[in-house]
Amino acid sequence: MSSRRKQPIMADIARRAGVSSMTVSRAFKADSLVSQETRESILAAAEELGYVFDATASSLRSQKTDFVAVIIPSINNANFADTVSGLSEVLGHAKMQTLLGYTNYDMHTEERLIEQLLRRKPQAIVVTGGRHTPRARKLLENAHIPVIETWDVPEQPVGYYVGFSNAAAVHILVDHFVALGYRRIAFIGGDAGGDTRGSDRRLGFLQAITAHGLDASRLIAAGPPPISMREGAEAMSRLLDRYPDTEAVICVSDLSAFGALTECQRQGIAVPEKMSIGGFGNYEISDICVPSLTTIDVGSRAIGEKAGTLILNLLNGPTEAADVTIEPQLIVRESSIHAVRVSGG
Amino acid sequence: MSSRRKQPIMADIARRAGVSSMTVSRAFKADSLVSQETRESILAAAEELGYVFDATASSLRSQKTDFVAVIIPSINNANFADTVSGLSEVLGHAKMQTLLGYTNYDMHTEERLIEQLLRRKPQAIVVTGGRHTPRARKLLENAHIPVIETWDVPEQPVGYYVGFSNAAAVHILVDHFVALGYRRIAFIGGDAGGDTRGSDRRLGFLQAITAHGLDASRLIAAGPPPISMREGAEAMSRLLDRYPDTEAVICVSDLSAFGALTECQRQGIAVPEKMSIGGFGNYEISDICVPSLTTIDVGSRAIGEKAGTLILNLLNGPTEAADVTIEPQLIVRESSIHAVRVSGG
DNA sequence: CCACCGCATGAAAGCCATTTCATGCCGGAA
DNA sequence: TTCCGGCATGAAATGGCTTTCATGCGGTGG
Repeated sequence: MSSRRKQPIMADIARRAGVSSMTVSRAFKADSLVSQETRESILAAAEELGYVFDATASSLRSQKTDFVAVIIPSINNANFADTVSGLSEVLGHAKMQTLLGYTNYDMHTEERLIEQLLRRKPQAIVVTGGRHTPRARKLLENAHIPVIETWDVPEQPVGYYVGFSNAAAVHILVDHFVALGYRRIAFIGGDAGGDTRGSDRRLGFLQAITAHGLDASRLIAAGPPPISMREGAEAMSRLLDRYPDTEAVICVSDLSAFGALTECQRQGIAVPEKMSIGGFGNYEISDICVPSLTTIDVGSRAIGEKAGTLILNLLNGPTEAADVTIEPQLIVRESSIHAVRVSGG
Repeated sequence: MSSRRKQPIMADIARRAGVSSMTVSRAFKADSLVSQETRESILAAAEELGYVFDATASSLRSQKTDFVAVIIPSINNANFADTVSGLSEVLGHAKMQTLLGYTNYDMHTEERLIEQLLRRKPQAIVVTGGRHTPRARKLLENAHIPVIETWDVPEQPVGYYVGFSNAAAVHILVDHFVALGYRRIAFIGGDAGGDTRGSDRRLGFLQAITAHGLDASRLIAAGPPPISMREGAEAMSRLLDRYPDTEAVICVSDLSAFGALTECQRQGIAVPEKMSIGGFGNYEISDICVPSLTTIDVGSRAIGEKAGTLILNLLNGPTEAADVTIEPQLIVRESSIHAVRVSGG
């Protein structure tokens, strides 16, 4: 009694229902032309035999896999998880299945993943970020399927993009702090090579600080991504050691911002009275924690939804589909509103 | 200039390299017998033509998709994301690809997902929880592939399981609070039908409280899952209204526990001096927040890793693979250690 | 009454890689 | 020298479904 005995195939159902396998095939497609009673008897036969449609065979013959490959840095990040969630939901309506891969914030892993996922012949591919290895780029171009870059506005897009400028987003936050009267502003994170979003944010910080004529040297590295809450706390500790007169700090993400906040709490530094904090990503925690965190919302879920919609449009014939540029929103909360006071800088 | 021009196939490479497509096929399998120079010229030809292996065709012919279907309640939950991450990593070593689906904590969605994913002919399937609709159960049984249930110890497993008893885990937490001298202990969450893990935890709470001869009426519903931080805060607010003399509260997860903590902070209720809090899941936040949260660690990532290892064993011939029962670990942190005092109950 | 059309259905070919079986060649044993 | 085993390679068949083309039949219009 071998465990892998014959599973029924369409031909088995056809025999049982007294039709050809072609009619069985049609009976499973909602729209196609099969008489009502024939369809019913076919579906009944399929049910009795415990038939399971073979999407692999279907994909091979029709050259349509209904797969969309999606590559994100990490599944353990609520922002990217939101994007995937939005994307999956939209694609699910069109019966498309998401094929997920994680780069761990490493471009070479991304390259390997792209190659691996393309073998599944997805009908579109979504990647995170606008920079890739040359080989990865070539693979994407040669695939001849829609390519969507997200979470960035690529200098030279491979295909389409749904994203925003990380640098500009941080610029907004810097402007906010400056408007509140702060002068000694620091930045935590974004130093590592692998995470282009992180380094773009850091760059945005530097540009903005410089534009305001302020001291741009208060940078605290937090190591390679992912930057956890703990690393945010450690970075804050170093910041307080090195630049004790800092008035405000912008963190590469809400997670590190929350870590920084907890470090202040442990050291008895009042937030925002003695230290203002800004985060990035509008994670749930930033709205709930005490004090709540000022942050930048980039619509993580909307990015996924819009990418999904774009893909469906692109696959439905020659639509005039277009890139989507998202406007990051400043969300002012308790960690910064208390601010205005005279700066000694 | 149609965009979908012929992508090269093995036959094209074969022609170019002056061999048969059979030899090309062999050249791509690391182990198989092809002369060194033939293989090199084939790989060179493939590179020149930009060939991408077609896993669909391969899967159909060999009846091996190298897919593993994985169904979790939500991707937006760090615990499940950890499980998936661990699973993907282990399976990745064997070149297997994870096919992910989300139930949104709904059994009928789970059933639909199982049906949908089985069409892709995965070689194993991992589901979350040990309860399913009858039809879902039948689908799993008829698939004749390894089935792994996780995050639970099913009463009647479909196949194998890698999990723990949610009720017993909460029992540990109750024992901890009782040992600290608390008598008026409440529970937040776990009321909704869809989330069997949540209701099992609530059940475990009731059993433990009753076993200790304490008041088992302090239950605060938090609505259908997912239970967010905000809902935890709202539930805590209700708890304080309804049972103001409560000494300790156990929350269905760390996220709601953190929300509850913030509500205490906003109301000026000292934690743990006036209110002890226990969570579930050992999310990163519980270790970082101030005060840090006592919780239960169930090894979310290890669950995935062990499920992955189990699958690889099962697929590698008739191994004596076995279920894995995880022992939940109590992690005592600041939100409860401060406790001992005389209870007025 | 015939031509023609649309509908329901079927037969055969095809999607691309792999399984299976066969062949040619070379070296070592007899 | 003959035979055999092992290696490198090839030809044909195959996996399950869908594309493509064809057929039968009843109904409508002239």
